[in-house]
Amino acid sequence: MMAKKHILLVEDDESMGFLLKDSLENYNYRVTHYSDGRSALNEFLSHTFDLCLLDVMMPNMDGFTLASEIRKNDLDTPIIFLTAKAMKEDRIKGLKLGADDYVTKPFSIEELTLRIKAVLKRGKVLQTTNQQISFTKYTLDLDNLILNTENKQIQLTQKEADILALFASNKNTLLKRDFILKSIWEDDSYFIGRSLDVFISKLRKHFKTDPTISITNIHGSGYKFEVLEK
Amino acid sequence: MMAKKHILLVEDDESMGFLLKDSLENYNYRVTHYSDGRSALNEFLSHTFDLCLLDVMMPNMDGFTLASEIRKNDLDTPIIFLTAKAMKEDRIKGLKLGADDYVTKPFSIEELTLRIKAVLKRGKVLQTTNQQISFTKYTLDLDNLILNTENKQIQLTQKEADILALFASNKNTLLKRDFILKSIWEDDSYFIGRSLDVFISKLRKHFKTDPTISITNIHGSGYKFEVLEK
DNA sequence: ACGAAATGTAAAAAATTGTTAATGAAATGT
DNA sequence: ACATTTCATTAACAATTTTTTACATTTCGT
Repeated sequence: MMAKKHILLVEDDESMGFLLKDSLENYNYRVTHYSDGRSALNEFLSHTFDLCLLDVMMPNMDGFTLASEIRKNDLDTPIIFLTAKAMKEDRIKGLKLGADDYVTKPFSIEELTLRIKAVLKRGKVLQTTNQQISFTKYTLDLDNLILNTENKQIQLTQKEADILALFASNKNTLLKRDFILKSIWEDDSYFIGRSLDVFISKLRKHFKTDPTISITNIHGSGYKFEVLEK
Repeated sequence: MMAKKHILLVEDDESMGFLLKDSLENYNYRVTHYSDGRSALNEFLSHTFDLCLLDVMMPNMDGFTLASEIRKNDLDTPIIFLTAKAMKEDRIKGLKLGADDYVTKPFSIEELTLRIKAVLKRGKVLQTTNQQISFTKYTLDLDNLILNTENKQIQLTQKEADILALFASNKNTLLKRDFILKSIWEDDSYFIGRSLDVFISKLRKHFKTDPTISITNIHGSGYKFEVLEK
């Protein structure tokens, strides 16, 4: 079962805050309630939340200020403002601060939970696996097809990344031609074999400035991805 | 038990105003009555109402002017106009200002309460979710399909907004073609794929003056929405 | 050292993508 | 109800990128 979504609720009115916390907990959210912006910000910085629910009108530190402080540290966590009226200017101010939604008082708990649900659902794409393979100073990001190294990043194509991944997880090992072809193309034929050679040539170009990485051919057998661990 | 619905009644004729207030209270509404637009507007701005009932013909500030002032601050609260005759032009003017209904004098209190009931019920339907997605200096308003930025706002179409929303919630991540097509069109075919390319081209135009935003293609894989956070 | 097989790589061919415009369907205005 | 506008889609063609082909070079058994 999935963990409850954790909501940071900041509402200065104690009874309203209590009511909201209670209602949201009935909807199976985990709610942490603060009645002033400063301590809420502290809490936010030291914990992880899935969503922030901020009252706009608060003494001391108002919701907008709090939101902008939050955004200085975190760009992703959705923020929903609770506001007394759908004032045009407030709306615009909120937008600029990166609000994800707006709920105008008075509102029903049903309405609020619907919006919370919508905002949470919109979240990031099921970031597949976030697969990364590292070797010496390089990291290959298999989701984004990027080869990261100290100073730069190189955008690879899907096939380049596939082949490099195969090599990187089999450093200093002879990989037979047939094995590579079947792994990457699931098929081996003369022409696809030639295609592999072209990719080898491309990969070599990417590493040509680095003497610690080389792809050597073992005539008649296959290739070896050689990494000089210093 | 639910709180009584609060109606702001603005009617310059004192006896008519009194009669209406009294009748509506008998129907279990809470009514605040003002006889001139200016003080009614003040009242509106400092309180929350569920509905406004505005006489069109009033000295000083007429109902239409009042309505447009109200709409500058509040986009949701329903407005019903009370008008002397079913004048077509009045009707059109009123509708453009965001009127929700019209009642033509003379009317029975039953007729009026029926319409109030209908409008209030209709208002319950939550057709706006106020959903916003922000990235750097931009905010995408998903209800109004407007891309807001510092100095200007750009009106998008539904599809443009859908695609941009997908990108914005997955910044700096390679989104595979298939994934985008299935997310937005729930179908992938050659022509729909081409349609996507056309939309990419349109989105790029919207950002062409901003060097911190770019949409890059990874040949044969998909697109990446690149945002340079400063 | 010679020739067949294997490999390296540039250039041609094919596929994908970028962009503008034409088309037609749906929404809106009158 | 009819005209107009809007907008997604399709079409057409240009530009770009990948894959295949072609040919040069190397390897290695003889």
